[in-house]
Amino acid sequence: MARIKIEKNSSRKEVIVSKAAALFREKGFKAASMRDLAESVGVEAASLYNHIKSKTELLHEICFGVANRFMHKMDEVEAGSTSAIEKVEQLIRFHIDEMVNHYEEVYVSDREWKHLADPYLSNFQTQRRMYRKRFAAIIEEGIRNKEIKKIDAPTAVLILLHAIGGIESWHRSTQKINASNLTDNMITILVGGLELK
Amino acid sequence: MARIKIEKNSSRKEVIVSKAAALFREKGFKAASMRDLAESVGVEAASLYNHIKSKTELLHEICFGVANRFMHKMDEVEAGSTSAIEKVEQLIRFHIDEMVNHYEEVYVSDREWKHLADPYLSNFQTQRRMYRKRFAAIIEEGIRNKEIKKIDAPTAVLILLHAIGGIESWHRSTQKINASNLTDNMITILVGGLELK
DNA sequence: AATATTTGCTAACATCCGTTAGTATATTAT
DNA sequence: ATAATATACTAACGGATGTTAGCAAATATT
Repeated sequence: MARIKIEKNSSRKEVIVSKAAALFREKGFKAASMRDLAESVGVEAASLYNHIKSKTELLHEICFGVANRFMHKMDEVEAGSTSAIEKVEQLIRFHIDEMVNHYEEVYVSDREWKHLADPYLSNFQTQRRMYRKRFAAIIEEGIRNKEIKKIDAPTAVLILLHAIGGIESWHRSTQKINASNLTDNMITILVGGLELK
Repeated sequence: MARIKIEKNSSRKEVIVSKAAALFREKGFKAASMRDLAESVGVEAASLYNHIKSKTELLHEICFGVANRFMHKMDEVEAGSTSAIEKVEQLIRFHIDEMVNHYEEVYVSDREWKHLADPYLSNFQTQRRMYRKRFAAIIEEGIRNKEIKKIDAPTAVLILLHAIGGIESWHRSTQKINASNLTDNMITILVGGLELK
């Protein structure tokens, strides 16, 4: 009887969630089976249910874990007394950092949230919509202050967020430049594209 | 017994593929069942198999249809005698146009190709890799000609392609700006971010 | 009109899925 | 050491899935 090994400061449930994130990223939520997950954890499928309620709960944990981190960062950035363009840069850097260091969770939260069930689904969608609105508001502030080009702010947000999602490909690429170079390149292109000089 | 209605110049198979694209976009390939598809086509599930070989074949059709269009455009752009930055702009415009006018297929090809089965899977991945290499080569040419900022070309390609993928959100948004405005905004940000002035 | 072909239907299959029940074993608390 | 709890196992369930077989109706061809 092989128990799930746990590291310091982490429950068995957290181990399962983490393995689930990797699996959902690789195969997609629907295509990843509980039996797959069990194998990756090193246990029989039924045993997982001593630690979790359902497969969907795993997706909740992943998606809201990520969403909460972004929301807190947004609170922090908004509260700061920096220019709009600096705020944008802070957010982009955070996104890249999250994508680099919590790759699996962020990726899954981005692409698999559709499979959440209500009320989590609507909750998640609302949070996502709010985040984008707040991001767009910062860009609009930048436009008013003549720091940023006159563009459609919601469109700019879409571009930024999805561009960052592209790190997914970088992450799995064989010849990757290092993370700090990657960040600099992205900032150059994205902030450079927004900035009014 | 209600037959599948066909428009001029389209087979019944094409109708099915088109409905499949819409369904795969909405639910994801794995979550969309053949019974779902049958209902959307207006027929029983088994009847679909008079026109197609398998569910996966539908995904082949969608993914390679899209991939071929992009490859042909790349041939055309490469052959033209324009500056590198103009080539980049042509490609971006084509991507946006494809995303706006063939939304479902492009979206599915982008996000669901994982579920292709070999040998189609490796074939598709190779095509995708080649396309990006050719795109990156154009950017590198632009850097040599001092049209484009000194950035990592593969990273720039990732950003561009994923940024365009963001049109997905625009497409379903309720308050969308019109397609031509969208394109202009994207060109401003993306080409503006690359250009060395 | 007769025949051949295409397209649809119902029924059923084998397989996989998430999950539960019941039980055995390992760990922790007393 | 004993009791209590946490964790794992085997077995099985009901339901969904992709697909096939066999047959009926619609359409196309002669």
